[in-house]
Amino acid sequence: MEERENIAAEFLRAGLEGAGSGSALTGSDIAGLLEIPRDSAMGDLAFPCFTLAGKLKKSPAAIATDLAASLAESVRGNKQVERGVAAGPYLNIFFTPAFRAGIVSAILEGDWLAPEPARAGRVMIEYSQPNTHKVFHVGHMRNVALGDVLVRLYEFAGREVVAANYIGDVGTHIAKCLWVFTRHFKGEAPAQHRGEFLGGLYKQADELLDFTRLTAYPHPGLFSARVLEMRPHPGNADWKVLKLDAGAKGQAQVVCGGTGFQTGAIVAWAPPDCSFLGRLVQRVDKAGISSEGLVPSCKELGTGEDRDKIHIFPRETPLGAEITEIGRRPGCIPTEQSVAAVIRERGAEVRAVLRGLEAREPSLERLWRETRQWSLDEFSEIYAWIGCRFDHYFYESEVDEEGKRLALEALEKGQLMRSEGAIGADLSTAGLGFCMLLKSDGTTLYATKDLALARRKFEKFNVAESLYIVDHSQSLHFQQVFKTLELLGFAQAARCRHVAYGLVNLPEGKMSSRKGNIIPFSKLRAELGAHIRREFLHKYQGEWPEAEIAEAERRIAVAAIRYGMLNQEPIKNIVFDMREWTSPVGNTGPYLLYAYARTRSILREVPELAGTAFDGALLIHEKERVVLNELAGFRRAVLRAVRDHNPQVLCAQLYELARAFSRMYEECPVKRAGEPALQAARLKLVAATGAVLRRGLGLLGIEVLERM
RNA sequence: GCGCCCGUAGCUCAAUCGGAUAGAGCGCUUGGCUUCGAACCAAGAGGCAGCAGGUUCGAAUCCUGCCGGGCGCGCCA
Repeated sequence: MEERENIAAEFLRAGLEGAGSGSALTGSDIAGLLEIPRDSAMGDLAFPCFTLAGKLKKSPAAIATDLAASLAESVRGNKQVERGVAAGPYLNIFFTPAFRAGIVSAILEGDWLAPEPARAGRVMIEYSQPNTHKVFHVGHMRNVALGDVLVRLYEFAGREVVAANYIGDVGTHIAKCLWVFTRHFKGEAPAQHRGEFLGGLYKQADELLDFTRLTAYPHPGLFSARVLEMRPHPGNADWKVLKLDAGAKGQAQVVCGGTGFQTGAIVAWAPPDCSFLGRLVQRVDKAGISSEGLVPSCKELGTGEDRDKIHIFPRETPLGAEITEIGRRPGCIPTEQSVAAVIRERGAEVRAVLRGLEAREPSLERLWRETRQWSLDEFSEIYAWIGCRFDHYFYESEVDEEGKRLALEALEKGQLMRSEGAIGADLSTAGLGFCMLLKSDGTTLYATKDLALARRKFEKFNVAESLYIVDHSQSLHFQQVFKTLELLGFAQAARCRHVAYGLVNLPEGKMSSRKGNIIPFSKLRAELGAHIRREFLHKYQGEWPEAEIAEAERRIAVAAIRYGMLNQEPIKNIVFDMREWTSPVGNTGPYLLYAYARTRSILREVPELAGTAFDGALLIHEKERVVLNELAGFRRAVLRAVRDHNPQVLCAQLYELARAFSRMYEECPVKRAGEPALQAARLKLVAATGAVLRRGLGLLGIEVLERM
């Protein structure tokens, strides 16, 4: 039924010829220009005459008028096109009712809802990527909704899809979690929701390790010092050479590139051999002048966003005092303990766990495996609930070594460079800076593993196209990874795409573990379920089997979540408002389920009339015409949603169809249609509407209900 | 400071890869159930499209500059 456009185009081409402008445009040119009129009453398709105006040296309106006159002839006896009407610069086409209604048979009896013919090129869609030992919450649901729908859409487009997950099962977050579990947690792990339990531990670890709760300046080993002298640096106009007085800690000469301070100011001083921001501060020669440590900026100290401005302490600050104590927050830890000591101790404990994990220390390895499985079990439960699919699971733990080797090999080939002790790709010519792949201690980073993972996708899975469904904050990361892949000689890099999406916020603002307003999956499911039972299913208690009620509850909940997550452009932030998303009124998942249920209800109510053939020519009511056109627009919408990686397009199409159906429902009764032939025709139209709603919702990952 | 993204009705969002009078939902006002499901439908009010330029027959859409917000920017993932 794409033939609608083709038939209209051919008809128009003939009309142009009749008007003496035959060679102006080809049939396919015209088909490409055809639009759907703003107002359905204006026609079934619209041909804008603007582009012809230049070629024919006539005004668009004049062309439309001439075209209409020419078409008046060819319309006679035409089985498909009823008339062409000039409306300003547009020539609007009306199909014959029989042809327009042909879509119904195509849907019900043909393969109009079937996927596109198979196309070569396997595509991998990587999505979800949860971290074990962390809470899986509503925010993560957007990713799942988007990833899963893209899997379904790509398959509709005729592609072979490998749906992939990539589990974050290594890294410091796990060390933190297990640190709390082994050192601070007293009691038994629960029997239920053990993944979320681990997430809670992780959150607790984050709090224990959030040293800004203990002090305003959570950097042990730094001292307050007064700037005694400030001279320009002979080798670099942007630098200054400072002479610092750190009281009992002595004096030092430091080269500094920062701004916003003067002689006499009290600043922080990181002396040589102390550890600052995870790195050893060294005594360096900056262009021939020795610098004994450094003076951190506001950004480095965490007191501001400015990367150049130097943080200044109040006048009365004693010199040579450890800054952790200067900023000490009373009441957090016993006064006899020094903040710096606590920071060092906790940090050392976590690092010990991390080293133990990396060294595969048997007891830790066992604990890691066991707890990891708790999370994985919970993920499986979530995926089963929402109904998404994965064909393959990757784990960070399995690409770590591979990533390291890949980086070292690339270094040998001269594709990477060393910088400040680290190894990475120089992407500055592409405006992407430096992509670090191996830290100075030789360990890998996220990007390193992504390179190894990409290679696996290319070589083991032979994918021609690779999609990464990851939130928008990772845009730079993926630009760097793809560019580095290119640098390493992977031509497939050109077919890698980052599908970015925005955050999920709550009506009361952002989600953050600090505010404690994160909605974990178990809570989401429970609240959603209770709400839906109360609002939708309460009245069927006792009437329907409990199993049906439970399944309806799940489907409505999934419809609300999936539709809410998808009914907006992916790149934009969205607000998760449970009341709004579950509303039976308005542009929501439940409304669409309801519309479908009503189509089923009619089909149950009105028996099929045996022996009455479908006569589409009877469907001439304006409301019926609109429904037919919405049905006809379905495929185009699906294919556009795939092309743009934007399921919202499909949501909008389905919503318009549901609305058109509701409007038709008011004025075009099936049961009391009068004529049996009309009743039969309407019945088929209702059936076709239901079929498209079911198919479209299915592509969104939403399962319909026969009654609700 | 640099880069990416987003600014459309009171709120949440659309607008067919530059086209007709910028449209929906929510909320608000009003009307419609002895009728296939009123969980619906109909009508109304509500707009300086962030601001200022530019390109074009035509701009919410493309370009430039500002303003506002979000997110990033080598040893986290």
